[in-house]
Amino acid sequence: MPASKARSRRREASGKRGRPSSFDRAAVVEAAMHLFWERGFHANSSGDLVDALGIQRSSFYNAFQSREALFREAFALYTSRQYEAGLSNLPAGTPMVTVLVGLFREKCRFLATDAGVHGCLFVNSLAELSGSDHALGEVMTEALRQRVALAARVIRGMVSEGSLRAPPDTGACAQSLVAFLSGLTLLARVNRSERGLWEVCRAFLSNLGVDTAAIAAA
Amino acid sequence: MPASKARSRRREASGKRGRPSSFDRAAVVEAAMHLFWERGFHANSSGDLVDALGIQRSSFYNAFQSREALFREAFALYTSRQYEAGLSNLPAGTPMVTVLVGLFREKCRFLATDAGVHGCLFVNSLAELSGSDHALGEVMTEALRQRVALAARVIRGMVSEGSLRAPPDTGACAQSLVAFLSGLTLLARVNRSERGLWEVCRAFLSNLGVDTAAIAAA
DNA sequence: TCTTTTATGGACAGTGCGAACAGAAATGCT
DNA sequence: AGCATTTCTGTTCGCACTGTCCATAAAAGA
Repeated sequence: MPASKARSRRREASGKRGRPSSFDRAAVVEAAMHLFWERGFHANSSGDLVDALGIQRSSFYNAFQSREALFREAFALYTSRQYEAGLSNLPAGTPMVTVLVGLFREKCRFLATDAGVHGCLFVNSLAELSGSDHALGEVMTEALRQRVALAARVIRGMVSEGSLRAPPDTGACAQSLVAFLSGLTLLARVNRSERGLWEVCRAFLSNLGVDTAAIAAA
Repeated sequence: MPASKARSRRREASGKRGRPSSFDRAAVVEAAMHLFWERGFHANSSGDLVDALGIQRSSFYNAFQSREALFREAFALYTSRQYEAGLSNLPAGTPMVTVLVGLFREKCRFLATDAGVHGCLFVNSLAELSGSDHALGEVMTEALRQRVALAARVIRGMVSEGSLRAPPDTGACAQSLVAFLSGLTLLARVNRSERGLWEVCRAFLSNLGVDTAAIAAA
């Protein structure tokens, strides 16, 4: 086969120039995300990462400039996988109560899975990093601000659709919602069942004034 | 003065046998508590501690067996200083509503002080350590269980004194209270004023069904 | 084939960690 | 007073981790 001879010694043409990576970058970020999730940022040394990810030390520093940069990527991946990330493009006309109750439901499911012993990467990292690492701490507090803003949007949506009586202070209400959800991920360390967590959420939601029928429908 | 001559070359008799410490142990634990509080457990290496505490490396390992043991002491000190610690011996007849609202008030004050940028040592450590350190993680989850138990006692007390209508599920209600308070310490990173935090608490408390007058009285 | 580009493997100096040990400083016994 | 005992201190050591550098390998392009 003279036509294929020229390429027979080469791998698939990737379009990229130099020596190809021996690992899948996305898979490494995914694995790193789980490591940070389970044990936190400071508890994962560069050596731990290099060992667990199965790549060489130099490749690590070549592919990601630093442990901090890898953490940023891993956190971005985590954020993109969160239920909240899907809220921007949900089917038009979805009632906000359904969205909110679905969010709580999903959190309970999420926290009760095996991985859930470790809670939520966002909450863990916010607690760990806002004191010890200025740059990453800022990333986490910014993410927290976005959550508060999102909660406020959801609450306003519920009020405008008539599924929630207007609270005296929407901002405070949104913040109490975020505080509760953040605390729930910590509570999951001693309340390990989806059902048990859901009872806690139900207590909060019914206090909030969410329609009992909407809660039961979840 | 021949009577005192025998002791004239000696320091104050301390009753303790060997060479006296060159530092104040309690002060060191206090300082360590603040370090752990501000930057977390893993971010404070033994070197950091030794430098900041102004003692020698060997003295550190002599006085406290390990960084972990020092953390346990520091955490115990922190716990003893918490508002919750005083609840066991408060004046008989104090209404539980007052206790609860006072707790929320105090938390807001506490979180809005300068030191409060770092939130709560307990919540931070729970998030950081339950994944990375098995022994200390157990300490933190146990502390969390105690908080839930305490919250349940307060709620039962309020119900029995008539200041709260009985919730459908006392345990779930207590857990939602703990979750909210835990989350509040994280929220304090973006809501930096005592007044702002109090608004959030007020939203939660009035949803809970606590008497508006009792809230306003705080 | 030769050059260019990118990833890899290994080595290196610098730093931190916790333990081990000898010496110092106190008490109590005789 | 002198000596034994106890406890803290200063130093040193081996080991692990950190981030960087460099020679080499493996690809694409000319």
